[in-house]
Amino acid sequence: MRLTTRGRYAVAAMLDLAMHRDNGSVSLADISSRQGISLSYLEQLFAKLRQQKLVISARGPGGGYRLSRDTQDINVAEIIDAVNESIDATSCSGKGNCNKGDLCLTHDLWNDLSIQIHRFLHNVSLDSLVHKHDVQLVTLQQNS
Amino acid sequence: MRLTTRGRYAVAAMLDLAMHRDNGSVSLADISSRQGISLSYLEQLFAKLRQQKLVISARGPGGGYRLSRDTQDINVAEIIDAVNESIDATSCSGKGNCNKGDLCLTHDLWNDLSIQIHRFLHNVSLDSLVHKHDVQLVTLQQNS
DNA sequence: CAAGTACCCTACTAAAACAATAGGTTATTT
DNA sequence: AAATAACCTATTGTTTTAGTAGGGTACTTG
Repeated sequence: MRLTTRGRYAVAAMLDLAMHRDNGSVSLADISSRQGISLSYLEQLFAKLRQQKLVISARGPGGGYRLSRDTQDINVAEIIDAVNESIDATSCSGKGNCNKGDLCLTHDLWNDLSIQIHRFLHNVSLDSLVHKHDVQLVTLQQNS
Repeated sequence: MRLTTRGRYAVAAMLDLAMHRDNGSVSLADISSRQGISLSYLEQLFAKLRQQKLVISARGPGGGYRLSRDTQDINVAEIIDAVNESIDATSCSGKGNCNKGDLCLTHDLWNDLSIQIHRFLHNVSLDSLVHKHDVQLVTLQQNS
């Protein structure tokens, strides 16, 4: 599990998709202007999101992308995983033989931690993020 | 909150320190050979860990580093934070004015998520990782 | 059917972060 | 005095991140 700006961009883009899903398909050009991410970079990210079947594409005028599932059924962990190469981080390539057992236990510990973080993010759905957004909007309007 | 191999190295090194704390100070050379991390890279990491007062250094022969607090009182979040520049990831530099409110709400949402992850890792102490290690050691010995 | 739209794909480039190397100085112990 | 190990700075190579360029293909609509 890697956690960088790349995953943040992907989550932001998916969130944008979720918030504008009433309008049908959303074009990358729209997301690009709204979220301030370059179009081509978005294309690269969405190629992966599409491979992982998180989004469905539609070509031609009026086309774009839409979520493949309900917002409740898409979680942050799978979005981040989709856009990151999940490289094996151990120097022994998971063989468990790098330093007389001692180092490999450290590997296992990190692996455990990684699994825990993953499990945590797995429980955060797009839906819950959208709702949080709605609450903030209401608060904004109340204060203005 | 960034999550890369850099943080993993730092956690592994701190864990090494925790496991060998009976012997007094631990030299970076020892950690380097045990954990397979280059000495100079360790020096860079420990410069930051020292700045954040997570470790205490001792020079000269027999010197090295030791934890500044009990293993129960050091958590994974602060280790990772110590070695990573926590750069502001928003394009509006936190001013909250980048796209008529809409984009900034997305920022806030990611920020929330980041805080949640941070809170989660804050609850994982070095002590708990050491204990997990001990359990694995016992299991290893029982199986051999 | 022609024009425009927007996905789709590959290659390349610039910048940042990661990781390691090199070459010292300073404090401490023996 | 000599050895040890932290401390410090600069430099280098590699990988990842992010963006650019330039095309192609499928689809809709006038």
